Amino acid sequence: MNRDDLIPIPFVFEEPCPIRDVLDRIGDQWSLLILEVLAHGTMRFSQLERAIGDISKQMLSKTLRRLEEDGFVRRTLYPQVPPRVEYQLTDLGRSFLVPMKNLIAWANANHGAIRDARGDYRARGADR
Amino acid sequence: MNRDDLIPIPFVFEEPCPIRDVLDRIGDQWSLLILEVLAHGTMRFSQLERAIGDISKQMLSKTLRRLEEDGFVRRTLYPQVPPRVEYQLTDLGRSFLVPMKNLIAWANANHGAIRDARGDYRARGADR
DNA sequence: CGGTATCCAGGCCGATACTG
DNA sequence: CAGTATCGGCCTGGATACCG
Repeated sequence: MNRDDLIPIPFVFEEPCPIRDVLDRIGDQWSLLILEVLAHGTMRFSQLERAIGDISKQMLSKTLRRLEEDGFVRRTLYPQVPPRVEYQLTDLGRSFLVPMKNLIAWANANHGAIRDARGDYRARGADR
Repeated sequence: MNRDDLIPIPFVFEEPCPIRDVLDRIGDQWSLLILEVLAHGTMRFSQLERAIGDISKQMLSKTLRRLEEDGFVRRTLYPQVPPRVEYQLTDLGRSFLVPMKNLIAWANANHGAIRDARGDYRARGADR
């Protein structure tokens, strides 16, 4: 066995790995978008639906429940007829958006470079 | 929470949205893990395979090609028999890991809170 | 050694219909 | 209003076999 094989095992191998656990949630189609919208304040189900525009009720419901389950969002039911349900970020949800903002800033700053890289990749592929 | 903590929505609706574009890559099963491992230095295909342990050749190959396509990783082929291929982070890949480390730190710090929230959620669910 | 081709299972997600 | 139930397409990712 070569020395090169003795790679120090990074924390991403922890069981369960925290960052992978987190990415499994916000890496999906809608979670980040919903957290972003909720950063503006408390909103009702139908408000979220309209604010996002192209999300189905099912995915909005499922995603909100997962975010609630993980403690990012608090759901408040007012037992009226018709029912009124409000969603708001928890402290955990708000604190998550702090490091996330850095990543978003990076993405905005480097999106052009990524798109250029894709163009280069395809151009090189055309040579083959 | 004061007004300045509020994050403006607009950029998540950009077409195409940079952060969603980025998350589509590193939000998958293996990308972040591979970037982490490559942060330790240049590695060959089979080294990556052994370092990660439970990744299939297919997924390692696919993921590396996507990372290469997006400019996070550089692939170097040495035309020998048997072939030798080395992978290393590009400047873009390394710069990505900077904001990513903040998010990882958050995940590590708050993983307990998330797991607690899941426990609470299930406990409340048992009442229903 | 460093991949690709093929098959397959499971989950994500949209569309639609229905409900308290 | 705020969901749930059901169906179905698509994509991800695992296992395996094959190849230069």
